[in-house]
Amino acid sequence: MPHRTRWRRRQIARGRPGSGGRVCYGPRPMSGQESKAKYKDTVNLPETPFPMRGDLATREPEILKKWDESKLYERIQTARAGAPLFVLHDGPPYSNGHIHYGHILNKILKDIVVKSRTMAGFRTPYVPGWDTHGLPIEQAVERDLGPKRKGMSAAEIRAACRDYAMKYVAIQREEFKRLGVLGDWDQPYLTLDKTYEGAIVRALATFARGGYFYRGKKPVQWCPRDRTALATSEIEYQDISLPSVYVRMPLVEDAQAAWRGKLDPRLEGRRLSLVIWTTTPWTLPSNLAIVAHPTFTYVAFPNRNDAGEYLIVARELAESVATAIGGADLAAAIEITPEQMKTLEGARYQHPFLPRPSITSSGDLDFRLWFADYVTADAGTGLVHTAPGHGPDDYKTGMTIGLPPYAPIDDGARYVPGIALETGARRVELAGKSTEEANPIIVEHLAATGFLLNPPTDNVRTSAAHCWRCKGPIVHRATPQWFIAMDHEGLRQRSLDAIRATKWVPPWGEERIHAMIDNRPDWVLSRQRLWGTPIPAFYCGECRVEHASADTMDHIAEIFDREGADAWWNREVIDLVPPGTKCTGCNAGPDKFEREKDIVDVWFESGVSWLAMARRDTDGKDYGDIDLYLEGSDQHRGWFHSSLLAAMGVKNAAPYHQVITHGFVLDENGIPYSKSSIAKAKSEGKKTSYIEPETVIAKSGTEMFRLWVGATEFRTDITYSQKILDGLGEWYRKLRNTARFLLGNLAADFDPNVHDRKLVTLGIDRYLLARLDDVVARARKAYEAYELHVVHRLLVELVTVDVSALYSDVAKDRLYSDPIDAPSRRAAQVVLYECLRAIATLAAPILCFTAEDIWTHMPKRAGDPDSVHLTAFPEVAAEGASAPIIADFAILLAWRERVTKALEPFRAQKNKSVDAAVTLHPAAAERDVLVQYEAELADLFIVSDVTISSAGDSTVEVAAHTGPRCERCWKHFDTLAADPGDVCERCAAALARRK
RNA sequence: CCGCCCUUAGCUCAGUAGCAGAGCACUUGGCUGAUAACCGAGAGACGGAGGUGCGAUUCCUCCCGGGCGGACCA
Repeated sequence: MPHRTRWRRRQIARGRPGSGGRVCYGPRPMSGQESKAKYKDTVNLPETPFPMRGDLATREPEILKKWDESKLYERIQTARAGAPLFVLHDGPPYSNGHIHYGHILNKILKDIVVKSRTMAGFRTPYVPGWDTHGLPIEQAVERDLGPKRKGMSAAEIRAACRDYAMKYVAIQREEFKRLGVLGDWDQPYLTLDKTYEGAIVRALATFARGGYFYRGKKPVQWCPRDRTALATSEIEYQDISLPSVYVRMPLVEDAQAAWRGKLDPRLEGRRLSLVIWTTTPWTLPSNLAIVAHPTFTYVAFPNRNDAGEYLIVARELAESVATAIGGADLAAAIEITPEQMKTLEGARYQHPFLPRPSITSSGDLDFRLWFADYVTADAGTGLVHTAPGHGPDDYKTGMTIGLPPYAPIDDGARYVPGIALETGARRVELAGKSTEEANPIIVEHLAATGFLLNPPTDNVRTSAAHCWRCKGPIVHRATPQWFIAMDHEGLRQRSLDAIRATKWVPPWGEERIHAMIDNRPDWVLSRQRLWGTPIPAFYCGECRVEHASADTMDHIAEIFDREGADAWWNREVIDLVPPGTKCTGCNAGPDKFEREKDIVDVWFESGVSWLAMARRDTDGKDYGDIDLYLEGSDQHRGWFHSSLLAAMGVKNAAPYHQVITHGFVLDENGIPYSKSSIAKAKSEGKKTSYIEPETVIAKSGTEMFRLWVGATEFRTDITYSQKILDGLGEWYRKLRNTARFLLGNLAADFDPNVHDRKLVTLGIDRYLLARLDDVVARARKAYEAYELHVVHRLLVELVTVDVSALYSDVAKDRLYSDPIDAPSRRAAQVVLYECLRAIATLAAPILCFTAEDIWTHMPKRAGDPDSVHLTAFPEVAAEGASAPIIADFAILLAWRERVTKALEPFRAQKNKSVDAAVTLHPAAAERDVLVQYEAELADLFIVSDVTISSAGDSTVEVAAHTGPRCERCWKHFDTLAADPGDVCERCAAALARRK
C-alpha cells in the first residue's frame, strides 16, 4: 500500500526520543506563530476543487459515463473528418473468458497510439474486433451441453456457440471499455457477422479463381481427441517419452535384385538387412518404403544373433546403433560406398509383419529402398522408415515414387478394420486399437518375431507435437483436405517480397516471419468442425467430382452477406448454387450435389479481417488501407502470418504498412503472468501469485495499468508486479499534486484569452517556456515513433525537475505576493498555464482519465473543446530559437545548486533561505551571464540578496541579510514601505490594490 | 537441439569507446503560505569470464539467467 511507509515513518518519528514537539497531531502551539501568519489572508494562495487524491476506482467510471453519454468517440471522428487518415487495425481477441494482462497491455497500447495520433492531427478510427468462431468455443459449448448434445442439429449447436461467443464479446467489451479505450464499441467487427462470413467466402473465391485452392490427400497434423486437422500455428511441443525401436528389414534376394554381385565380395552369399529406427512403432503398418541418403557411406556388420546375416546402417551411425542393440562386431564391418548403395535403389525388403507383396494400386512399388537428401546422420540409422500417409517428408518421397499416402487409421486415430500384424503363424489384430495402444503391441510382436534388435523397453525423451487446445499428442495423418498452394503463382515469393516492403518494429520480427513463410508447407484450410464458416465446395453424388468454383463461391458469399453462414446448413444445395449449375463431370444437376462438411481454419477467418474492414466502407472512407498492426510477438506465426498470406492471395499486397510487436507480460520472477503459467510455477514450488485484473481494477481503477503500459519499454518482455504499480503510484501523486498546484494558481483569476506569452520577460520564465517547447517537440517525436516510455520520461523530468522543484518554488513569491494583476504575476501564470496545458495534453493518451480531470478544471481558451481528447498536442515554436536561454540557464542553474548547497549549514541553524544574502565569486567566463540576469538572481536562488564579486574561484558566500524582513512576503530589504511599516514596497502596493 | 531477443541502483527507464544519469523507493535535514503536500542532502548499478583498444558499461567471443519462436527428427 502506498501510504503504509509514510504512516510508519511518522509513527517512528513520534516515538523517537528528542524528536521534540515538531511532529505532533494535536493543535500546534499558538504563541509566536501569529505574527508569521499576520498577512496570510492577503496573499494569493492556490485554490482549486481539483482533489489531491485521484480516487480513481470511483472517478474513472464517472468520466467514462460522461464520455459515453456525450458520444466522445463519434465527436472525435467528426472533428477529424477532413484530416489525414491513420488506421490501426485491431487484432481480434478470442471471445471466451475474461480479459487477462496480455489483453490489457495490448488494448491500452493500441488506445495510446490511437489517442496520440488523433492529437497529432490525424483521423484515427478504431474499430475493435473479435474472433468468435472455432474449436475452443465449440468444445466449451459441448461440455456445457453434456449428453443433450446428441439430439441436437448442427443449426442448434451453432446457435449455442453463437450465444456463448456473444456472451464473452459483451463481457470483454465492458472490460476493454473500462480501461479507457475509446472506439466504435457499438459496431465492432465480429467474425460471425453475416458480412464478415461473406468476406471469408469471397476471399476463398479469389483463391479459387487464382488456382491456389485445391483438395488433396496428404498428411496433416491431426488431433484424435478433437478429431480435426490442425495448422502449424495450433501446435505446441512438449517433452514426452516415446518407445525407441531398431527394426531389421531383410532384403529380398530374388532374381531381379540388381545389387547382387555389385557389393563387396565378402558380402556374397550373406543375407542382408536394412536397419531402421523409429519412435512411432504404430506407423510401421503404414510403412511403404525405406529411404537412404544418396551420398552417405553405409556399412554392413554381422548380426550377433544370426550368424548368416549382416545389418546395414550408415557408417556415421554404426557405433551408436551398435550401442543401442547391445553391441556388435564393428571390426568386421564392411563398407558400402555411395556408388555401391546406388545399386540397391529399388531393392525389395521384407516387411516384418505385412506378408503380402504390395498394397499399392500402382503396382509393385512398395517395400523398396529409395534415396532422399533429407535423411540425416545425427540420429537413427541413416535408413529412414517411410510411411507416406504419416509424415510430410514421407509423403514427398511417396509422391516422387508413386506411393499412396496410406494411413489406415480413423478420425480417432484407431486402426481401421483389416489391419493386423502377421508374421508366419503369429497374427495380432490391430483394428480398433489406438496408436498409443498399438505401440507396445507392435514392439512386443517385433521382439517375439525377431525383427526387433534392441530391448523392447527402450525409450527416448523427445519433444513432440501436441494440440494447443486439448494439450494431447497429435499424429500425422493423411486425409483429404482443402489446401492453399504456397508455391502456385509465386505466392510464397511474393509474400516474402511483401515482408521486405513492410516496416517491422522491432526489426528482428522481419527475419522471423520471413523464415516462417519461407519454410511453411501448404496451408491446410479444412477443419472437421461445426462452429465456423463452411468451405464452400460440393461433391457430385453421382460421379464424386469436386465443385469448388470461384463463381459459385461468390454466389454463396452474397447469400452469406444477407443470411450468414447458417444458410449453408439451412438451405437446400440447389438454393446455394447459381442457377444452371451442372456437374462438370457428369452433367448432373445440383440436386445431386452433396455439400462439404468441413469448415475453414479460423486463422484464415481472422486473416481476412482487413478485407472485412475494407468492406465496412459505409461513409466513403477506405478503412482497408491499414497503416498499422500492433500485437504480441507471438502473432508472427499467427495473425500477421495468416493476414499476409490472405492479403497476398486476394489483393497481391500486404495488409499492413507497419507491424509493431510487444513482448509478453512476466511477473517479477520472469514467469509469464497468466493464470495458467503462474499456477504451473506454483505447483513446481515457486513462490508466486496471481491477482485477477478485476480485483486490481475494483480497488484502484485502471489508470495505473495505463501508466504501467506507458512507462515501460514494451518491445521486449515487460514485468508486472504490485511493486511496480506502487512505484508508479508515487509518480502519479507527484504529477497530480503538481497539476493541482498549477490549477490552484490559475483557476481563480487567470484568463488565457487575455494573458499570453507576450507578457513573459524574465529569464526564468523564458527558460521554462523553452524547456517546455523542447519537451513538447521531443514528446511528439516519441509518440510518432511509438516510444511511449520516452514520453513518460519527458513528463517525469518536466514535472519533477522543471515545474515542481524549480519553477513553482521560484515563482511562488510572485504568485503569492504580487498584486493580483501585476504583469510579473500574470507572466508567471502564463508559464504555469502553458506547462499545465502541455502536461495535460501530452499525458492525455496515457493518463486518459487524469488528463481529462485536469482539463475539466482548467481555464479554457475560446474554442477549446470540453474534452482533452478533442484537443491537439501543443505546437512548438521554431526549433533552435530557445538555444541561447537554455545555455544561459545551464550556467545559472549550476550556480543555483552551489547556492543551495552553501545554504545548507545556514538553514540548519533555523534560518530560511530567504533570510540569506549571498555573494557569488564567478570565474570570468561566467560572470557576464550572471550579471546579465543579476536582477532576478535573488528570486531564482530564493534568497533576499545576491552580490556578484569579481573574484573567480566559483564559490558562494552566505550571510544573514541584515535588513528588516517584510512580514508579508518574508523577504529581507534594506528598507520597508512607510505604510504599513512592516511590509516591503511591493507588498504595500499589493495590499493597497486589495482595498 | 537450433534461431532470435533481453540482462545498467530496490523498481521503471536514460546513456556513452574517455570521471555512469533521471524519477520513484531507501536514509536523512528543512519547511508548515501546495500540508496524507512541498524544498534540500546522502547512499546505491553497468549479470559473469575472456579478447581487441592508451582506455570497454559501450566492440568481439564464450558462459549464466530470463523470454519468445522453430524443428522431418522418422
